[in-house]
Amino acid sequence: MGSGPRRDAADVEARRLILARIRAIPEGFVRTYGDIWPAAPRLAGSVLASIDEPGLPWWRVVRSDGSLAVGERQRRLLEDEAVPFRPGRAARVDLRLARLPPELG
DNA sequence: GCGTTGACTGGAA
DNA sequence: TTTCCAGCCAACG
Repeated sequence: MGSGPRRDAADVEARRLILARIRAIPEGFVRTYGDIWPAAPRLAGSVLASIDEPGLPWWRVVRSDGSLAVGERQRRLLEDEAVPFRPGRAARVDLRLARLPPELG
């Protein structure tokens, strides 16, 4: 069969799966873009940047180092859920405590 | 079909 | 520790 990644319907499915994984993040926890879509973390970001879906916990998705892609607005939402942050100048989530374990993904 | 852009990542300096 | 650079995949014009 055709070698290489299958596209078309598969891409639509991938986008749907990305949204499903983000919705599955429980309150008080986070996941990284790489955890959600390892093959193309930027795709996860691209989806979030374009999709305007009520009830989608986009703020629970952070970078691999715990830093926030959106900024102040995102930090506020995470703190409201009691997500632990590491001390320091830059606002970074403490992934040791808040990162969702792989087996739950 | 090609080049640019992006809510990324990991390793090097 | 922070900053910088190259690699990476997909979307867009």
